[in-house]
Amino acid sequence: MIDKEDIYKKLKAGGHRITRQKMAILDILLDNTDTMLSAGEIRSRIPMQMKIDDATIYRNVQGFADAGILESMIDSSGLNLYKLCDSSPHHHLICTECGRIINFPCRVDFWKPYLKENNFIESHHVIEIYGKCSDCADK
Amino acid sequence: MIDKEDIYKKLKAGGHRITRQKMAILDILLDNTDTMLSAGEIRSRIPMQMKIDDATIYRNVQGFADAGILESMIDSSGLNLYKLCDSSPHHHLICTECGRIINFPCRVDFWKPYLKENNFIESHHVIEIYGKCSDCADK
DNA sequence: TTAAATGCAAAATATTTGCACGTTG
DNA sequence: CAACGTGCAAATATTTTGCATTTAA
Repeated sequence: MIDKEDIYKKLKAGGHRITRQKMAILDILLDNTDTMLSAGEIRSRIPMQMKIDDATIYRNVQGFADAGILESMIDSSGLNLYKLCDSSPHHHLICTECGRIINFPCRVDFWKPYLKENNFIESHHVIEIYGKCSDCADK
Repeated sequence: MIDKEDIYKKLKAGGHRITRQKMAILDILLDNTDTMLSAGEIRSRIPMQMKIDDATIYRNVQGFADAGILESMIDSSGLNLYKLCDSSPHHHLICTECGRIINFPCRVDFWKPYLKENNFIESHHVIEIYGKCSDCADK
């Protein structure tokens, strides 16, 4: 789905250098495109021979977000979570058991009337539905 | 709109004792029903002759949330924010300039089809629209 | 009076920053 | 080689916790 070379291209376009550390973090994100990971979860997935400093992880996920290659959210305990961007605008069904993320398309018209009614100028929105995915509901 | 005695009643029903500290925090929340406040913002609004420990503020807002008298969210920088509950299910237009919150009614049918499609069992949802309110847009 | 609440101090957690050194382009 | 990135250590910031003392009911 998501092309590694595309990502590298976007990063270079944004003035980023491709380092061993960034490649490792990207590999982890590419392996987890349907879950959002915290900095700590990224760290724990780094091959143990390879050491990457926490500060480097934090700096890089922020850099990636600035470059527009990943989306972020904050979970209910205040942790920052990240995953690679998809191309089309969408929202998330988030499984509270296994963390799986299922996308569904964005439908902006739902709240548009309320924007007009209140003369409110939207900059962005957050729509997340929490619950159990089919796999976890079965158990 | 929101009745103080109702709140006290709910708190007592939940086994809470009414203390000087809780009353002060509730007064602040009652004065700010259209903004969400962080623990720090609550602290800064406490009359200066009255000292309330940070730990007490944190314990109380959590207790209030457990008792169902306030709703909470986490802002984009990871801070916990709180405001007294309204009665009817709704979502928020959140002004990023002044912090004002405008409610608009919940319409669940928008994402229902995607729940069915994915056999997803919803427990709760978060819908927030960010931007500028009419007052702040004028400036 | 007694269970719950508070203040204080210390701990836990997540994230950020300064700086010297290493590495990429 | 020059700019950017990294590791390390220390600093922030928010929130949580243990415990002795106070207080509401």
